[in-house]
Amino acid sequence: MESRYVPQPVEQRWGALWERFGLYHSHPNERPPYSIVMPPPNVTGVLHMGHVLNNTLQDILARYHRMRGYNVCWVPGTDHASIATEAKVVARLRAQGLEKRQLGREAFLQKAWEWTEEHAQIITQQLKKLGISADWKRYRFTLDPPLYQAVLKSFVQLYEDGLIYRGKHIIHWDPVALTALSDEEVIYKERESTLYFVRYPAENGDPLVIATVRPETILADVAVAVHPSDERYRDWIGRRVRVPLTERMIPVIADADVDPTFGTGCLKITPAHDAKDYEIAKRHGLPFMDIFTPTAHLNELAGPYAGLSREEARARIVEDLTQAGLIERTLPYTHSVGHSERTEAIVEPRLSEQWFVRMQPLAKLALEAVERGEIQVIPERFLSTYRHWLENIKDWCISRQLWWGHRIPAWYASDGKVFVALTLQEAQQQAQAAGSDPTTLRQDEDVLDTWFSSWLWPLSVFDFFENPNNSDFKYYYPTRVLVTAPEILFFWVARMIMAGYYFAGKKPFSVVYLHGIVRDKQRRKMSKSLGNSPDPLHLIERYGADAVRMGITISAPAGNDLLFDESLCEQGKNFCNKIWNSFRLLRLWQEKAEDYPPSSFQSQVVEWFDARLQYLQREIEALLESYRFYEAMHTLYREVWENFCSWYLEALKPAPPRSLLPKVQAQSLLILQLLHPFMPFITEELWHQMTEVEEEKSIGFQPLPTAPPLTERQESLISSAIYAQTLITRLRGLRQSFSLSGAFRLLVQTSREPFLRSIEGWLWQFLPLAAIEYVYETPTKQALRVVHEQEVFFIEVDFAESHRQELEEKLKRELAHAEKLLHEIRSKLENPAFRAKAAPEVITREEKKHQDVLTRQQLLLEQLEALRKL
RNA sequence: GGGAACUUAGCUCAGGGGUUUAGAGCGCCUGCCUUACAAGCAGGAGGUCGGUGGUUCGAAUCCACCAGUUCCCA
Repeated sequence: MESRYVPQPVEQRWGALWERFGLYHSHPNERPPYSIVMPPPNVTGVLHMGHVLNNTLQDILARYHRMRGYNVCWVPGTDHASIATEAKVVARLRAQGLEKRQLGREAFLQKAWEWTEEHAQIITQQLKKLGISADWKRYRFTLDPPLYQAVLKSFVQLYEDGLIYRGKHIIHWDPVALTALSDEEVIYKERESTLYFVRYPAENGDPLVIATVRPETILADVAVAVHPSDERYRDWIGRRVRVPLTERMIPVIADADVDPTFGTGCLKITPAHDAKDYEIAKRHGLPFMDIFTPTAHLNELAGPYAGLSREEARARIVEDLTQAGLIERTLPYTHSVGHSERTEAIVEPRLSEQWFVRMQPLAKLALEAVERGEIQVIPERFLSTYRHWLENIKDWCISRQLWWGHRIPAWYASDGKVFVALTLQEAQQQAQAAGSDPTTLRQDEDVLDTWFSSWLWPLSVFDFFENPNNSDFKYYYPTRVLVTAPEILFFWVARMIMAGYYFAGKKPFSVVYLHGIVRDKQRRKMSKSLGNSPDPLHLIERYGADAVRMGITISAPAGNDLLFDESLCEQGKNFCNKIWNSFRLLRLWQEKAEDYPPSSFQSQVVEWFDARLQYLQREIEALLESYRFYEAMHTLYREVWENFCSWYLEALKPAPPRSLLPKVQAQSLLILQLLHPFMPFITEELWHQMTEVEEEKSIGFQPLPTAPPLTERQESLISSAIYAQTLITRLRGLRQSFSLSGAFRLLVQTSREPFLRSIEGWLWQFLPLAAIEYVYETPTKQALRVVHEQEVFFIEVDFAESHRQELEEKLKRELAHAEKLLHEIRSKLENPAFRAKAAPEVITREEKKHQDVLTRQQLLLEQLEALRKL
């Protein structure tokens, strides 16, 4: 064995073998299922650290439950990411001098498929390098024919059930991608802007002053509104004002929706370009005037300003208003502005005809499921935002003016009627029946929002829409747990819950586990666009997959964001090396094992370590059952490094006898098993080296039963080992601070000699002892001394005055601590309320503590006294 | 404007009503290439757990307010 762990060949070998043997392919059988659907990464690009975290956590669950006897099925896949991918493909074409519209729909889709294949390949490769145990034979892509069909079927069903409708609303318009967006795809950002106070000339008398941040929309004004109870403007209601820079006269109306505290209390109404104005205009029967083109340039209704962009128009209009003396004043003003999540363009509210999903009935399902506790959300605090969103939900705009995606199954006849059906043929039949001309049908040009396919994912990967009674669906659904980031709680998680209940009548998963967002050191979210995420493949090459997995797991407490730093991978790499070398030592022991009777200390530590492992096994089980990945990884790390390597293996040195080796080997195999979900490659490799079983076997399938609770004897083995270890550490520290070396005699003053004798083995093994002697009085010779719990330990040595003082200082510090503690305990014990109200076991514990600290205080005083006399 | 969280060692973070000096990793200091591992070993320094008040026999831990930071939603 190499003296350093080299991960690359090990990972390559086992990665290939796991795939060749199809180890992680699952079929329904008689064992209990444990299914997970992978949140499908977008095919827009390559994976970043967020995916590494997400998939590592899922893999830990998958591998752990496999060892626990479940039939684990983890379905991987990728998402077509309609708008994001289309934007990428358009950009790539543009770089080649090609325009989407010139190319035409079919040719464009061909390019998008090429893009997809390229990226899906990379993503799959990356996930495999990470060592995840997904069922690759079940890999799905959201545009694959069965999943495409699922989207169409669900659309038709919702339409027939009256939950999908086509309607004219103010929607968020992305003027770069040229499509509608849902509320969730709009990101609000604070922007420094200017509030303009504009004079609207009145028919007679003074002008009316109106504050606006968007003077360019003045041209689309159809009214001015004031609050009905606003005294300042009571007389204005019903009068008319002139739209500045035009000859149009518009009415002043009263509406309770106007905020009288904003600006001057007068609101200009541009119904085609603002959602609130739209509602007010509808109430008052006002006309709509749209002055923008789809690219957010001004159209012919803007007269001389036609052809200008929003920004140019604003500048020109402000200039013209100023020249006309119509600007009363301006104010710097910060407000939040909606940006497109994918293109970052400033979103334009636009009156437009789109397809919507009626959300209230669906939201009710999703809310009730969680309130009933049928679906558990971890960490729980996300429930309140979940609830808040569902209680204030608006209808979901699902149509997108794009080509890449599921095309809306709606056909329009020449008479304007719309027919929703799975196929053209069915639509024609409907048209026939409705008296429309079936030959004139033309399909809706638009595609559906990506999330309209994603929300079906747990259903569609098991072919629910093809055949709701298929055996996979019946066995694997509902899935066990969904592991994802809180940022898509609304986009995706809540909608999957709706879809699960609506279409299948059952929840899609029992648990939602939300992990943190991976950020860089400056707390910025890691993203492709910022380019601040290290390439996972580079990290894996440099540190090894197990190291990267460990690094990310150990920095990810539940639901909290984590600042990623490569030093975490370094820590993982060091840990792998530590594990590797500990097994190298075991190997060495096996190779030159000798037959001799084990010492009583050797037998003792073997039993002690059994107890530790049993405890560890129970702890890991409890931690993983409650999704505490970070704690589980951390516990393993410390147990392996400290107890296994630093104490246990050191205790067995120079080498245990042959008769103990099978036991030691069994213990180390258990360690590998417990580590395996977190670090699959190194554990597989070492397991095979130790057991020499065939390649087809995997540690990942070795049963890991629940360990029994610890016996009293085991508990006491553990606590006396801790006593011995802390004592050894203190004695080593004392010797080092006094620069002592070489063997020494240890004198022990104790009232519990049998206990001390029971741990003597530890002392002999870990300290260079010449002798251990029990004394019943403080030695009169010069000696270093340590008061440890109820005992005093002496190391006889001549020392200088400065050393005497140093020792005295040490003891005084300890005495001060003891006295402070004593004071605290006493004030408790002397408080009658404490005795009356505290739990009996707490009182007992405090009394014991009091006794112990009292003893220690006395011992410290004695030692200080003795030291003074020297 | 509405909601959620965070503030513990130099840095990044665990923990979470009583556990005999509050933990980890990294960093720092001291001594070691001791035959598994220098990607290592052995030791050490470093914290009145953001502030104020309250609940409680008892608060770093629960509650309120304040200050600072972050995220989500409109």
